[in-house]
Order: sequence, then structure tokens, then C-alpha cells
Amino acid sequence: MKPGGGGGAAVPHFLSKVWALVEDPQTNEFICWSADGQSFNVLDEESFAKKILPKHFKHNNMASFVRQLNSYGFHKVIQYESGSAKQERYGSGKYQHPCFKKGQEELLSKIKRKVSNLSVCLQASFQAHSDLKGFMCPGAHQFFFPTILVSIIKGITSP
Amino acid sequence: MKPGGGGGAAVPHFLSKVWALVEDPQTNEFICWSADGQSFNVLDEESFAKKILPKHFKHNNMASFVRQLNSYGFHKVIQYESGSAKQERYGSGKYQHPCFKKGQEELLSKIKRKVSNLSVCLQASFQAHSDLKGFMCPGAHQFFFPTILVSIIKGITSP
Amino acid sequence: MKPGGGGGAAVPHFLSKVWALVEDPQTNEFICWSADGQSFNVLDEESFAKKILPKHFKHNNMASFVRQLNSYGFHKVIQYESGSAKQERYGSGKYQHPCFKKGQEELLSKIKRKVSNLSVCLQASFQAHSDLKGFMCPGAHQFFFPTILVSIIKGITSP
DNA sequence: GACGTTCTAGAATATTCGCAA
DNA sequence: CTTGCGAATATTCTAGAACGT
Repeated sequence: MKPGGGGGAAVPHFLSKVWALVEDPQTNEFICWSADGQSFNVLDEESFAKKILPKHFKHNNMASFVRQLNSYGFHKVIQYESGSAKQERYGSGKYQHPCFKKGQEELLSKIKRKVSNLSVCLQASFQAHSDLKGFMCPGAHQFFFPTILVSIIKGITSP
Repeated sequence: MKPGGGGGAAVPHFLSKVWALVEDPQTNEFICWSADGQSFNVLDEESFAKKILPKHFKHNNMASFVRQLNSYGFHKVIQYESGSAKQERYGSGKYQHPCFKKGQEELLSKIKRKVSNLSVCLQASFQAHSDLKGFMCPGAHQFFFPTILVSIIKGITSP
Repeated sequence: MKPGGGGGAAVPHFLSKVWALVEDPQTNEFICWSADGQSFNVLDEESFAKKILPKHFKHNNMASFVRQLNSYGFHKVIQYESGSAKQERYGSGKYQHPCFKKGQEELLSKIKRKVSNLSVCLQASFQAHSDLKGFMCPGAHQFFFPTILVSIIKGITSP
């Protein structure tokens, strides 16, 4: 269960919604897959922000949408304009993530949200020590080992 | 015999009452099975709280009802609105438990109330170490960092 | 400047809005100062949640409003009903904070948002152990020492 | 002592603002 | 100048804790 904005699945709400929007033919005027299916396009950011976003999120700001994309590791694809011939539509944008590809919805679960320092550091620091498994507290539903921590605290406080 | 509320069955009163409410056709306007029978819906939480709850419990607060649901391991199901077609009713909610399914009342006895992991386990373990005082977090009534340690441990043990 | 919610003042948006709501005569039917000006009352929580909240916040849930109040250190005031004479309005609530008092708007800036115990307790507890400095997690801006705990745990688990 | 009710806090995601690479 | 990110607040779902029956 993913709280916060309300997750009910392994995939956060945000990702599910973006996927649905890109897939939905009714919104293809605003957001759709790119030609090669490796990224998605927002065709008119202003219209998309004002018309589509508030139906699915609690805001109507393109900047907030982009911030979320970045949080999940999406990157804007810089479209090189060959010469001046190309008339790019004003306000369009292309965004990409290696696990966000047309026809491969199962990859969504691999997209991880980047969080800021606290949890990241803790987890990052401890993940390198996966040899610490196997400490169940009797009665607990999860992995747990208070006794050991008592020893730790004692070690710290009365060295 | 299950104490607490003075039940006479193996299933706690709370679960029996929720089951009865979901089944009862007369209250289907407020609470009913979902279409697939895998969860139940509260259609209008405020009406449900004010009209139905006090008839069966000692309160009329949706929050207390939800707290009980969570205590028994129910989870809220996030309903994703695909597109704008779906007209979700205001203030509705869907709740689910793997042993709460339409037509399978016998599963109810498998639903267990969760006890507080923290106090139970930590206190048991720490009582043998009464020399650890002085690690009180100001404002805390107990040793100071149970939750955080749990977080750390969870990070270690369930990567 | 307080980011998040987009404040432009020293007082977070939430506090400013609550203050304005309590002061505003037009919303006194739903939220107003208590008689002594030491707290504020929400007279009908469900009406307040559905009618007032969405006009000022991005939600219409009383629970979210209460979560914010608690985050800022407000407490619910338990109203003792003297005998059976007092007819308390159904679904009302009184909330109080030592720096939220009628006529003293300047106190608002003293109300601080509580952050997750995680950092608070860690810092509070470990500041008394300044000999543990030097254990900064790279990228972290605060006191922190996962590495030491890992070392300790490893030392205990694999002696 | 397990269960029920209430108030508060934890934890993850969401939204906003501003800055810097 | 633009993209991406840090950090603070906001919203949601779940759990902790205290008290009562």
C-alpha cells in the first residue's frame, strides 16, 4: 500500500495516471506516445495543464507535473531542430524514462521515486548490509530485533 | 468466547457487524459489496457515519470506523478514475481484506486484530534492561526511539 | 519565504487560512472563536469539511484538516458535558494552540510545524552524544549516523 | 486482557517555490 | 536560459498510544 495521494498498488498513483493519459485516445490531442513509443509528448503544455491536469491531479500547473516526472526519473528529451525549417509547435515537450515504453506497462513497477536525503541515506547505507537478516521478535509480524538494539544502546551509552 | 464487547462467537463483534451491514439489503444505500465481491463500498461516508454507525457502534465517527478497519488489516482501495467518464460519488470509499469476500463468511474467523508491534515487542525486550534510562526523548512517555528503530530495521531486513 | 503550498510570508499558508476562516464572519456558522478566544470551534465538522474546506484547500476531508492541525501542534479540547443539561451540537470540535488566540495574530509566527520524529528524535537524542560527530551521511544536511549503527550491528551479529 | 473509541503521529506521495548545474 | 533538483509544506492512508469497558 502506498499512502500519500493514495496508492493502492505497487505502482504509484502518479505513474498510473500518466500511463493512462498517454494511452487514452481521448486525450491524445494533448498527450500521446511518440512515434517510436520510447517517450511521450505533451503537445500543448498550456492546454494540457489547464484542461487535463486538474481532472486527474490537485493542481493545474505544468511545473508541478514536470517536477513529478523528474522525481520519478523522467527526463525531457531535447529535440534538435534542424535548421529553421522545422516548425515546432510552441509549448510542446517530449519526456522519457527507460521503463516507460509503449506496450510495456509491466515495466512501470520498476520506476522508483527519488526521495530526499533522510530515508535515502538510511536505506542506501543499510542496503549494503543485507547480511543482517534473520532477526524475528516473537509475536511480531515483521522482522525485528529489539534485544540487539538494547545491546547497541548499551554499547553507546556506557562504553 | 471472545471477550471485549462480550461476543459469543469466535469472530469479534466488529467484524460480524461489518459483515452484517454489507450483507443487509436495507443498508445497501450506504454500504454494500463491490461489483466483484472482493471488497465493500461505503457510498457516502458522512451519511453512513451519522445514520448507520450509531445504530451499531458507540460512536458516529467515520475515523473510528476506519481505525477499526485498519486494525483488522483492511486496506482502502484507491479507485483510479479512467478518464473523465467515471462519475465517482462524492465521499465514497472502498475497503478490502483478503478474508472479507462475498459469500465466504467462514473466512471471517481468519481475520486477526493487529496488536501494536512496538509496545509489545520492545517493552518485553527492554524490561530486562532497566538500566537504559536516560534515553528519553523529551515528550515521550517511553524509551525514545521505537519507531525510528523499526524504520531502520525495516530498511535493513526488508530491502 | 515558505515553499510548499506556495507561501509568501513567514506564516505557512495553512495557519493563515485557518486564522482567516476563524475570523471571517461569513464562515462563523462553521468555524469561529470560542467564547474565551483561547481556541476555535468547528461547529459541524461534516458541513465544514464539504462546504468550506475545498474553497481553501485541495481537499474536502476533515481528517486531512485535523492532520494539519496536529502537525502544527494544535490539540483537540475535550469538552466536558456538565450533566445532561448541555446540548452539545453533534459533530462539533474545539481545537487549541497556545499561540492561536483571538486578537493576537502576531503569535502565529511562533507556531512551528512538527516534522517527523525521525529527525527530531535522532537529533535530540544524539546531540547529547557529541562525541559521535563525524558520522554524516554524504548528502545529508543533518545529524546522522547510519554507518555506526551498521558497524555496531555487524559487530554484534557476527562476533 | 482483548476489544472499542479517540486523539495524535508516522510514512509515503503530492504540490509548490526557488535555486543551481 | 533551461532543466532538474533541494526543501518545505500539503494530502492521504495507516499505525501508535492512552483510556475505558
